Amino acid sequence: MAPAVTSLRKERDLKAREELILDHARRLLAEKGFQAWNMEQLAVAVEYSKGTLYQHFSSKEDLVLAVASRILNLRADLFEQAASFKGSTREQGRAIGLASCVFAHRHPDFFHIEMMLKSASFWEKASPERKEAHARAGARCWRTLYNIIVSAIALGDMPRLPWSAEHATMALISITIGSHVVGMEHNLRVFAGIDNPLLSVRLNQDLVCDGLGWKPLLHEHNYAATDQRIVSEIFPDAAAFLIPA
Amino acid sequence: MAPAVTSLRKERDLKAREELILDHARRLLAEKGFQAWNMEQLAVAVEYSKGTLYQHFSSKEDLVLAVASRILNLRADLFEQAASFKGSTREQGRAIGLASCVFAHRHPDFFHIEMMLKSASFWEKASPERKEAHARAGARCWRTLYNIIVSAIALGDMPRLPWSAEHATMALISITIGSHVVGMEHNLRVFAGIDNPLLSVRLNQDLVCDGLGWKPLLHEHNYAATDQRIVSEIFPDAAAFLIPA
DNA sequence: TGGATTTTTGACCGATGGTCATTTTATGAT
DNA sequence: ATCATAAAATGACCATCGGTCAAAAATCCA
Repeated sequence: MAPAVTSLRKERDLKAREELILDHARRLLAEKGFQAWNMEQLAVAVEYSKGTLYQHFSSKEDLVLAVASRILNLRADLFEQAASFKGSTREQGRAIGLASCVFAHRHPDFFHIEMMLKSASFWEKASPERKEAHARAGARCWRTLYNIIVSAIALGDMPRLPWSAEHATMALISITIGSHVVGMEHNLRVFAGIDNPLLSVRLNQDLVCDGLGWKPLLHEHNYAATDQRIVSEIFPDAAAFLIPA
Repeated sequence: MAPAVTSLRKERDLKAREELILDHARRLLAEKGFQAWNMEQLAVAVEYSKGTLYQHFSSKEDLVLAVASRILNLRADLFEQAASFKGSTREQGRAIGLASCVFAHRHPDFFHIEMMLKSASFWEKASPERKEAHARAGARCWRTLYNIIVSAIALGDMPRLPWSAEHATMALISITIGSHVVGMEHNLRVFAGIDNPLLSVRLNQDLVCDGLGWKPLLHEHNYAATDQRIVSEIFPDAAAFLIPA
């Protein structure tokens, strides 16, 4: 029987190697997409053999899903930080909106990867553990926003009818994802004269919040000041692109 | 020199064969996604050889893009039909919203294909002509909605500030695409207790229209009656799922 | 130190997108 | 009808890549 201490070290080394693989895989995904690189190249990059890669991941798709989950957890981290903002429920919701922009700015490759995951074959080839991990990461994001909306309804900041808290959450997530997807479209951007897609994301979030009747409405409050506070208290290093000159 | 009459017939035959290929490719895409079928299988299905397929399409990606464009043009057709609805500008916008649901119901495979197109490598491997054709089809959808919103602003149905007609168009397209993408997510649907995703799409569209201040607002008008008219006048065969019992 | 166990490796396999020399078919003049 | 020429269809073939596994290397422990 092996001593516990060495087996612990092994586990740590294994974990570190997995991180190394994920780092390089992410870089390749960002640089080349999914098809334009192969497992052999990744093996060379991390200085292990192809066979070793397959001890960590059951398929190329499984590996990509792991990359996506890691980034999605960073998104959830940002959301949870944002949710700690002290202010009205709508201000907290706004903080999450800003968090989604900070995230998009820090991880511009994420949405491409996430779109890739919508393609059918990924979920067939990925291992159950990774699928579950990804669902957990997604649920973290969802829950953070959902909790704020439940508070908003409880406090009377948002009217009850005719949508449930779940519907309201889904609406805000939908406008955020949709705006990012549309903002990625190069044609549409030049066609619609949209130079800063992240600004559009925020504007669209405002529209939905107003549509939900989430008080105080856009015209009832100085949200530029709120933005200043959010940025300085939670995302100080993101001021440059969140607060336009 | 070949007589003009035979060359015309050839062109017609060629076009017919391309349609045949596209039909089968679409079926395979719907049944198996992108990876789980190959060009040889498609060749057998259409009873031509693989080489002949490559006289029509420069790559598998090019072929899939052509499938997507054909469906996207059907979407534009529906939008243009909807835009002919006689009523207030918001009612016309609503008709387009319903059209997007009719489309999603008739072509449930489209969004999977469209998500696939977001993956980088497609655009590198597709031919310039197909890329342009796809952009044109997308622009048709965009323009139809845009024109209505321009009218709405001109007529005073929608306030001017702080969004341009382009922004408003983008917001509505974003909520529509985003809602469909989120609605596709099986986890989220069970998590949020959303049984009918198309209903959520419409509700979310309403939220954005209200957020834009598009008159008459949801609570100022009986839109259930409008829906009845839209369905009976424009989408009579879609009544079953557009108007819940 | 040496034998047992675990881990790593890369040659190898099957499948697939894409090519192109060869074969087949269509055409039109005689 | 026949034939020469041009056009089109074909499928054998190639290179590539995801994934496997027997052999080699490294590690461990008595």
